[in-house]
Amino acid sequence: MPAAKAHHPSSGRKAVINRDDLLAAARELLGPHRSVSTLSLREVTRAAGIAPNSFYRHFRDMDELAIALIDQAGRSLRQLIGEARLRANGGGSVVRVSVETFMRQLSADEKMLHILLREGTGSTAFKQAVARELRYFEEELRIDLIRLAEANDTPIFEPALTARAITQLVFAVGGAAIDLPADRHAEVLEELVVMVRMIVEGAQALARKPALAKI
Amino acid sequence: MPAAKAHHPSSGRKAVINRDDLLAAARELLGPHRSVSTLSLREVTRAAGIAPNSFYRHFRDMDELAIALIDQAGRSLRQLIGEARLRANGGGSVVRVSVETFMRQLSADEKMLHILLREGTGSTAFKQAVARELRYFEEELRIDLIRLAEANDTPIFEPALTARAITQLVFAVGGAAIDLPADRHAEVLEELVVMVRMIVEGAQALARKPALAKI
DNA sequence: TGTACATCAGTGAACGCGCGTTCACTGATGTAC
DNA sequence: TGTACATCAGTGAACGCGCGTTCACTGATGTAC
Repeated sequence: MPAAKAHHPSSGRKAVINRDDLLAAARELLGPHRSVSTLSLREVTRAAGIAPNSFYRHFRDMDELAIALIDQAGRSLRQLIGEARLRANGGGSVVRVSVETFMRQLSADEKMLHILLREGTGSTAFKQAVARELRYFEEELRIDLIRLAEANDTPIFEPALTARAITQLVFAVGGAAIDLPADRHAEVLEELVVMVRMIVEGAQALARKPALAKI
Repeated sequence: MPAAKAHHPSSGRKAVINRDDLLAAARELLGPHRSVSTLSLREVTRAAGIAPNSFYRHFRDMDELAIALIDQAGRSLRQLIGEARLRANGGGSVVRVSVETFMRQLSADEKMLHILLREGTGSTAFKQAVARELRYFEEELRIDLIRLAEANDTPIFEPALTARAITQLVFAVGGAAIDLPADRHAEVLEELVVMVRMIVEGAQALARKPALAKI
């Protein structure tokens, strides 16, 4: 999705800056202590090196930029994990590789994960945008779980629900880990892998049980 | 913890408003679309019916008020769930009752849960305050899990990790449900109960297995 | 009981600041001829 | 190739706004005598 603002690309003054440059400038400003919803229009244009009012040549307002940022983050994170999954296809430990890829993004420069993790707050539009991305992850994971169940001939209880539990858990624990120094990420990774194993084991156990255990 | 500002309670003009009144006024302003960190000092004093500068008689700044709010929310939520747990002691289904109590708070007026769910973002101090409250929940849950394991004579794998997984999952899924209309909360409750069961079943399964399953 | 006094919660006015947004503009570029 | 013109990305100046914070103040209250 490059630029989107069609107008006429035919004529006029040549653009020295475009939507992607502004998105990149905004991303630069993010960090463990700055979320998208706290960025101001003037900050972003300052970072991009243009006048504040020039912003309107590219986006209607900051909300539009924020949603573009969330979409971009979700898309690129899903692509990374998709690639990791393919690479793991021979190895077997798909979940581990996915969670590893996820955790690695915590300390990555691109801050894609930060964007998704931080915008649970903010306007309804932001939250919906993040929720949409999470649903994509859930759906891909659900398909993985079904494939896994068939391959191992060990049925799984409610794959959709299981996928949701795993997605929510990974994002929650990952979000908490964002404030930890990078050298503790390996620790959190191991814990997450065990947690995900618990859910998968539990989903298999419930598939076997005729009635649910009383807790 | 009533008031805290000791000074001399002996003399001076009688206070027409106190810390708790300001906290209550701030809580009134919260909702599905307003988090503590987006409240302004002037808004809170307006809601409380005092002049902006009078705020400083009670709190150093808005951060201090926000942290007081988070503490209050965590404390009152833990008390509610603690009471629910006691009531359930005869019935058996401790986890269900706890999750029910949690979900009921989503639609409660006091907005205690909203406060804890929304401040994952915000300053480091806010996040630490929320993380501290979550740790209390984890600890209480861990003790419950150990007691449950002993009562049923079914050992559980790493109770601390299990407690953390459950806490994180319940807060994540609960946080997502905050934007849903109240009549869908029952649905989410059932899903959450199944998810928690998966984790408990999985933790029991892993306790039985000598080596971890390859996922 | 009456009076002088110290305390201090709450106030009104003012400040400087960064913000989002508007306006009329400039001038580099591509197009038509 | 040269010239007139339309396009439109980027600009400088200005606006009104709500914000956090400060200052010197007021006046109700409790205490000392």
